[in-house]
Amino acid sequence: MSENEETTHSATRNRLLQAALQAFGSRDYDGVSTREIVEAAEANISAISYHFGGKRGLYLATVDFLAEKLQSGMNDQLEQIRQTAEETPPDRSATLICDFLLHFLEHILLGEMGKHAPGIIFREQNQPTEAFNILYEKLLAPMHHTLALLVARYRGQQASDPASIIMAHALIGQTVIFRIGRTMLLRRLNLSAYSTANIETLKNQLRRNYLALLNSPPDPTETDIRHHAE
Amino acid sequence: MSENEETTHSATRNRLLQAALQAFGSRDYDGVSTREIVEAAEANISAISYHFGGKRGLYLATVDFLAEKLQSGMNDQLEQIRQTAEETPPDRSATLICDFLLHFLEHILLGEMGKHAPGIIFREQNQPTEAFNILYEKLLAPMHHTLALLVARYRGQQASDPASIIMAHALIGQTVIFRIGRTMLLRRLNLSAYSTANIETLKNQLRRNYLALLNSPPDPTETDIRHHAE
DNA sequence: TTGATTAAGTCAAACGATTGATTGAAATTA
DNA sequence: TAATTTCAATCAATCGTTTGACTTAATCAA
Repeated sequence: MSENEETTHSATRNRLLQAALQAFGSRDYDGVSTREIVEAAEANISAISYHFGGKRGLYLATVDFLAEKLQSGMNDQLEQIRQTAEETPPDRSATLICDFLLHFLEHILLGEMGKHAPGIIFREQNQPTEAFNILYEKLLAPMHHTLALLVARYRGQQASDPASIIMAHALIGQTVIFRIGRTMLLRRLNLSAYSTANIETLKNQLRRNYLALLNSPPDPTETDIRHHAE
Repeated sequence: MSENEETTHSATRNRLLQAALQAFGSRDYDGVSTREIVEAAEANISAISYHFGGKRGLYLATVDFLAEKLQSGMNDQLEQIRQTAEETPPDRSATLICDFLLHFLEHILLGEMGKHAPGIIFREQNQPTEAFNILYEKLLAPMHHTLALLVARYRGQQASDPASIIMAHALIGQTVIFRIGRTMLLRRLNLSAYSTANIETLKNQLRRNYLALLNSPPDPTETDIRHHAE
């Protein structure tokens, strides 16, 4: 009762989700075979149909599993940030934004999240399926909203102002590109992998980039993607 | 003689490449069937083995086809930029960078390139295969190098300085995130697609972002990812 | 010009292998 | 006993590839 649905189910079900997360995280839906998953999960093939109704059901459950896993670790942080932002002067929002994004960067570069999530998230962005809704509601939207809130607070705009939303998007992009474009950047730098020293350098550089963006003057012509800002 | 190899081959071969580009651009390697490709290309199944040795060969040829196609349109532009940069004072490099990136943005948002290339490029970044080398050599590296050159020139650094490379990467990331994360941003803005007005707004915002990043002070501690800058 | 020869390209048909899914019995648990 | 879960075996469908005959076009000797 203290646990949610997933954990009260059979152990086989959890092993399938773990194995599926690993598989779908590194390869595409069609590139993953059900037999490969059940082998990694030490389960029988029919377990997929039994527990999830089929391969498609397993994929959706896996995305939900991933979203739930990441959400639990991030929502507390986001909530805390929103509270802190309300209690401190607006100009401190920049620090909150930087700290959150740099923490996020570490997660996608080094953490467990960085292994599986990016592949799935990008694939769903590029060719959205039902699974994108799950990712958006549980992961992308909360993060995006909180960031836009802080941006608006710091820059004296409305959180619903598209300018704030675009800026939040730009800040996120500035961050995730070092995970998404990792292969390209590493090759440019003649590195085979990020070292901890590399990541420190990146964080320093990114912090300056964040502040440069946040402190840049808003559009004087008040261009608005949907309506005019109030 | 005036044409290169590709065009002198059979028409079937070209139709296969076109169909394969469309297919591999929107779906994953394993998600695309050879029969689907030959159907779109109005060719026989055995044509793939005949012309490319197999599905894998067709994929590699398709990536090369894509790279070649985009390279031709970009290399001239890059070369022109490098020349212009040498003839004008360093502080004008910022304008060159902005113009190039904004032109690039339009291409990936509206142009033919935006349809197929992003999916293939990201996939090869996330799970590199032999095809990544083709993309890197013909597309990513030239663009990255030129941008780093201009950045270094504008900021008074060496083009080989990792700080310049990282800044170039950040600028590219700032741009492509509006294509990669399109689905998320559009949902946040309650839009179904970018309009030309939207894109103008984006370009205005991005130009300010570029300049903010380019004008931001370099790292005072001279942190260097590989060695110390001279 | 003619007819034979050769090579290039295309075609329908079939190959074995693998795919996701299903079956009904067996095992496990309540 | 009854419900849940796991299992080996098998299903039809699709996968990438191969085969050998067929068509087309170019080449060359007569």
